[in-house]
This record gives sequence, structure tokens and C-alpha cells, in this order.
Amino acid sequence: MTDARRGRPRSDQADRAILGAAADLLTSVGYERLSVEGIAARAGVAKQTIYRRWPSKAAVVAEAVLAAQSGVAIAPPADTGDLRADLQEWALQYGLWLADPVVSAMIRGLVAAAVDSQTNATRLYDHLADPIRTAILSRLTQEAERGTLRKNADLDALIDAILGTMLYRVLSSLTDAPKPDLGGLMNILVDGVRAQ
Amino acid sequence: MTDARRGRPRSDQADRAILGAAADLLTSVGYERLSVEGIAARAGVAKQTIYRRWPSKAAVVAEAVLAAQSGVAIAPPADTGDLRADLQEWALQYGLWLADPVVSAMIRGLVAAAVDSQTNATRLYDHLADPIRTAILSRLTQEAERGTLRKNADLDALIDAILGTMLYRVLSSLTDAPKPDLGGLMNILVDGVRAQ
DNA sequence: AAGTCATCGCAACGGTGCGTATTGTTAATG
DNA sequence: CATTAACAATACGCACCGTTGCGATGACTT
Repeated sequence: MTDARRGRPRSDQADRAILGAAADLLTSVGYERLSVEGIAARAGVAKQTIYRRWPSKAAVVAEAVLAAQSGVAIAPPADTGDLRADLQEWALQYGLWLADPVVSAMIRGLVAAAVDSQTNATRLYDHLADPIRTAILSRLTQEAERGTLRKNADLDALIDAILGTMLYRVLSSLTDAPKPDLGGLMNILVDGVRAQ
Repeated sequence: MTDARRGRPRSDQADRAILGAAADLLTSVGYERLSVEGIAARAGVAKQTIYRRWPSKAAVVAEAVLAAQSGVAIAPPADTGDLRADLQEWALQYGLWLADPVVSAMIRGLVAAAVDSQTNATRLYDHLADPIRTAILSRLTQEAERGTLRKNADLDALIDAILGTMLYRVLSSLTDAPKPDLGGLMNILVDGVRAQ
């Protein structure tokens, strides 16, 4: 029997160095000026070591963004009984996270990578959006069970609106700091789904 | 006096051929696989003729997208007195326009170009988003004057939500046809800003 | 201890594409 | 006719992608 894992195993340290270097360069120079050779140089790694793991530059960047984001816990909104206040507070925290230039640069890089390779686009958006979707949906579900939401409210559309607004502001802001205030949006959305 | 326009004038036909070729290639192969040399070849034009007009590939693509979009009239929502129905109808029409693979590819190209060169990002987003913003805002203003909207409703946030949701769906949909249904969103938004 | 084998860093390669420069030609203006 | 600038064609330098060959390294097997 030939064991599937013979020979020298891949270095975990190389993995971390590559992803870390990719994240660093992404935030410092942006996706367009980021090169695989630059990643290799900064990581102290041969280019082949990168291509042995990922098939393309877009895939490396995608993985780096996911790895960096997976360290961030997406806490669901608190449940104080006041949906508006809970979502406002959550949006404030999340908006501040988005306003971080590092985070903005990463998201821009994610979008660029997704435009690059359609194959990974769905996976990327899913991995980034799903935690947020789950977090908000869990809070909305609590609310719905108390009967304080309209029965036919399209909660998916509501979440798309939150995600879309955040993405739009990140992409359309020239400076690295998008307008973080989602308070007005949350007011509209809460009033739009709340039982009358 | 040296007249500013001496010598051979630039060819309008070359302008049209370049922008047309850029738009064609953008929708057929996407931004990633689009090259200035490819544009020149398809337009039957020397590469230098392109670089005499625009400073970079991103600028050419940006101009091509804007030129293609400027032909589309962004009609404001009708005013039948029923804001919900008016916005639903407008969203339906606009959603169908977005679902066109050609339009989706163009928007993806726009985003890619914007990520490429931050310089043009604001100009691009403004040119594309402003007509929509103006169209919706004019309808909302009519409504506000009748006193049927909450006084403190954040109309900018509402418009950001519409634009953001559309953009998010275009970018995150793997197929070329994003989910065009904005009905659920419009319901929430209308209920969220309507006077109680 | 010796052998196996996938990984490692290093280096070079072909290919693509950006943006620039050169050359001779063509269409306007004075 | 002289001047001027855009034109097509073409070559160039450069950066980078993705691939390949090399000898060395290190965990596993026998």
C-alpha cells in the first residue's frame, strides 16, 4: 500500500507565511499591485511553494482573505428585547470594523479576486456573507417567534440590503474609510419589518 | 498664435470603434481576459491610438461602460400616488435590465476597473449611481411633500440600500443572471419610511 | 542505518500584456 | 507648399504569471 502522505510533509509555517504575506501586501499595496513573486519574497518562500498549494493568484488572495476573516468572530446582535437598539449597536460595531483600512482593503481584494475567477466567487461571497447572514437571522428569528415581525417580511431581502449597503460603501468610497454609519438604514429596515 | 487644433484631427470613428470593441470584449471575455491589444485588434486601430486618448486600460473600460450606460435612460418611478406600487414596478424594470448578461458583465467590469485604479472609482460610481439616485430621490421627494413619509427618514440610506443590494446580487451571482426580484426589499423599505 | 519520496529554496524559461517609442504616412491648417 | 498632429504598424523594455529543472532537505518506511 502506498500511503497517500509519503515524503516530506508540507510546512505549516510556509502556509502561514504565505497567507500572512498575501494579507499584508493586499492591505499595503492593493490587489492590482500585488504579485505572487512579491508574496513569495515577503514570505521567504519559493514561488513554486505557493503554486503547489493554490492554482492561481486569485486563489491565494481568496484564501488569505478567508483566513484573516475567519479569525474575526461575527457575534450575533444581542437580544435585549429592543430589536432596533440591538441592530443599531450591532451595526455600529460592524461598521467600525469595516471602516478599518485593513478590512476595506481586504474586501476590495476579495472582490477583485472574485471578478478574476468566477469559479471562486460564490465560495468567497458565501464564506464571507454566511456568518453575517446567520448572525442577523438568528436575532430576527427570536423576534419573529415573539410575533413582533410581519408574517410575510422578506428577511433574506433585509439581509441582502445590509450586506449590499456595506459592500457598496466599501467599494464606492475613495478613501479607505467608508461611511460607517448604518443607523439610518437600520431604522428603515426595522420599521419596515416590524409588526404594526 | 498657435491654434490649439492644428494638424490631423482625431477620428471620431476611431473613438466609436475603440469603445465599441472594449464593450464587446468586456461582455464576451470579461475584464480579466480583456487586453488593450485585443481592443486595438478588434477596433482595427493601433494601440497607440488608444493610449493617445486614455491613460490606462482601466480608463478605457470605464469610458466604455459609461458610454454604453449613458444610452440607457434611467426613468424615474412613475407617480400614481401609490409609492409601493411605483417602486415595485420601477424595481422590476431595473431588475430585468440588470439581469441582462451584457449589463451584468459590464458592471463587473466597472467594479474591476474601479478596484484597479482608485482614481476613477469615485467618478465611475458617481456616473452610474447618480442617475439612479436622482431618479428615486425625485419620486421620494414628491411623496415627502405630501407628508406621507416620516420626517426623519434617511432617504440616502434607502437609496444606498437599493444600489447596494443590486450591486451585491450582480457580484455574488455565479451565473450571469442575478436574482432580479427586488420586491421583498421594496416592501420593507416602503414600510420603513412610510408615515404611520 | 539505508532507502524512498514529496517537499523545499533557487533559478531559469516561455508567454502575455502593459505602456512607451519610432517610423513613415495621411489629413487638416496657414 | 510648409507645418502640425493623428494615424497604422511595429518594435521595445519591463513586470509578472505560471511552469519546469535542479540539488538539498526531512519525515517516513523497511
